[in-house]
Amino acid sequence: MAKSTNQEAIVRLLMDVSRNLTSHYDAKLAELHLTLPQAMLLRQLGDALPMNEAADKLHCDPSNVTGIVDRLEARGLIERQHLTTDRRVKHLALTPAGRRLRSRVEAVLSAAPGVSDLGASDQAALLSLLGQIKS
Amino acid sequence: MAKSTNQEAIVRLLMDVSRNLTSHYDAKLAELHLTLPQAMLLRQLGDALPMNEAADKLHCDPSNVTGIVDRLEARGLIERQHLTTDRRVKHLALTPAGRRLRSRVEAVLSAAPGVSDLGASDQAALLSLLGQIKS
DNA sequence: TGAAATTAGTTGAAGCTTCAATAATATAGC
DNA sequence: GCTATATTATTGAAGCTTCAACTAATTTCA
Repeated sequence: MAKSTNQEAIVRLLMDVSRNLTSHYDAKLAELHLTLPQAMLLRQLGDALPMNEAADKLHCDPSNVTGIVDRLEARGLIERQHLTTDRRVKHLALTPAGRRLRSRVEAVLSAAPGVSDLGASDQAALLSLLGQIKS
Repeated sequence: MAKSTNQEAIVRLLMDVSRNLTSHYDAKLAELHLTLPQAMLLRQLGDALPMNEAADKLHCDPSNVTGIVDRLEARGLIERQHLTTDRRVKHLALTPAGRRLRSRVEAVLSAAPGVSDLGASDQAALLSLLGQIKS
């Protein structure tokens, strides 16, 4: 019975930690006038990407990407490129302004408050445990 | 340099695990025609609760609770109770149907797929590591 | 070649989320 | 008592999310 209680406590902590992380990112990204999904998309755009692949990387529905792209494009950070080889697909590419902003996004997203307080061996242990759960 | 990479991997895994958990709950709760936020609210209603306290427990804005409550109330699962002692506050209380559904919700939310595959000592280690991160 | 199935992106509906503004009520302090 | 401040819940705007339905374009294969 202690086992089930432990499991619920772990789930609660996982959600807590995840929520703390995203609210940290939200706050930092708000300074760049970006939402987390917008930042996640920018991060993926090292080079141009079809919209449906972007949806895969973002783990979301393709219809969702449409709106995020609309807003980033309206701000001149990315652009839809129409392909001649397949007129259904549109590639997403950074504009110069988008490229500049992306490097600041990477700096924000590479921080890991909380996690960084753990020692190296604790981090390795956590990495292993989470890896087991995911698989 | 391996350290920073490790941290990013941990963050990615934390998000992955958290996303897997919520999508598991989403699927199970869909069978009860409930969303996760609705289920989380029902779970809190062991006994009646002011709406603003419900918002605290759900870690969300009070204005958010209004909509969730509207939908649960429309389905006859909970009701708003108007207090005479303070006419600003409304208590949320389960109806009989809500009470019946809540017990099924608890069964769903007490499961922890992935986490339950870990051995007892691994679970204890994970609990401790996550606890350190959160604090 | 041409009809059927598949794929890419979009739109609309419903719900969640936050923030800012508001109405109604309650409390504090003068 | 009365005014200024707090608090409770709600509304509206903007954005994210999913699903279902749709259009346009491509691929399959008979």
